[in-house]
Amino acid sequence: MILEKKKMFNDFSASKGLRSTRQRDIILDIFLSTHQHVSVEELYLKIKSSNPGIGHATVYRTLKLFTEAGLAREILLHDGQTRYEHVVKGEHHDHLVCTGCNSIIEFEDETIEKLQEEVAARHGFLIKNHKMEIYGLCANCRR
Amino acid sequence: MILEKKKMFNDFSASKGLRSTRQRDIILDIFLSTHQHVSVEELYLKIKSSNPGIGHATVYRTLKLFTEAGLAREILLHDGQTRYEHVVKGEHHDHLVCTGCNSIIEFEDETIEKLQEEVAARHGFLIKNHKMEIYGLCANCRR
DNA sequence: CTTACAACTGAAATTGAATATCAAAAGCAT
DNA sequence: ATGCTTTTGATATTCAATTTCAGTTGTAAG
Repeated sequence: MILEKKKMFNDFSASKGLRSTRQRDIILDIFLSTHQHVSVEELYLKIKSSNPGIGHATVYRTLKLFTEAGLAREILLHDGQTRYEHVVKGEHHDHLVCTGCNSIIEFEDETIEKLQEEVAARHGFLIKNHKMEIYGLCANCRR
Repeated sequence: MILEKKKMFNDFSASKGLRSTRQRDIILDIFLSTHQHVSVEELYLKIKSSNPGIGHATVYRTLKLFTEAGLAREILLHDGQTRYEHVVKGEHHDHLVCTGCNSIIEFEDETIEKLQEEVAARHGFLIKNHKMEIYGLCANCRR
């Protein structure tokens, strides 16, 4: 699966005439090794610890490339930190965000996805992607 | 409906021991007179034109209060501008966001809402609110 | 009505994420 | 190796949003 993603990025790079660089390889490796929903800062620090040379801007730029390449997705929560999650082909999940402890639970619901398609069709709308976040309290924080 | 919202805010203010000020009244009036999805900047300018004295910070602060009071809701799109939409009690709508022309189409779907409740229940999660945005191309931009 | 005090405001400063700039470095086709 | 172009990273910049703080205003009590 990791190899598959690397291939995805190589293909994307080739199709866009982008070059293969040490930095992008490292950032991709580390991104793929992180949990879901890494904030840019978090990823940057992780990268920095093993590769002090890599700059802030490069991490931002590269994450945008990953997004374009279809292997990451930007998610905006309400804390002013942009996060990136891993895109798994043919799979989409949404989020339960706990406002108590900031934990994120993922879920998938095919019926919801289908209904979204229907709504879009009704408006002549062509879906590129979507996101859904449900805010509230997780089981732990309810007590 | 406008009166109802003003009452909501008065009740909220009273319960929180907040004071009633000229600025808050004005900002509420103008907020209620705007279309859905006003960006803070847009609202600020509108306010400024009839009430030059009112400051940036006050608009931000007051919109946060409206959100707490339950009559506005923050929405984050991907353009770095926080927007506020009007909350209508007992009604929830979601958004089709056109990446071509930035227009926003609202929709409601009760079945989706129900499914969300089910998902949440399955995880022992207590829903406070949620948002769903579907990105893509509107009927116009598809041509 | 006055007083007293806490809440509120607004100008300005500050923060912090994200982007732009640009000279130096590194890929890559020839 | 050469020459051209992309990429990088330090730095500066941008811009939304928040904080600060002295002055103002609402309001409850006297």
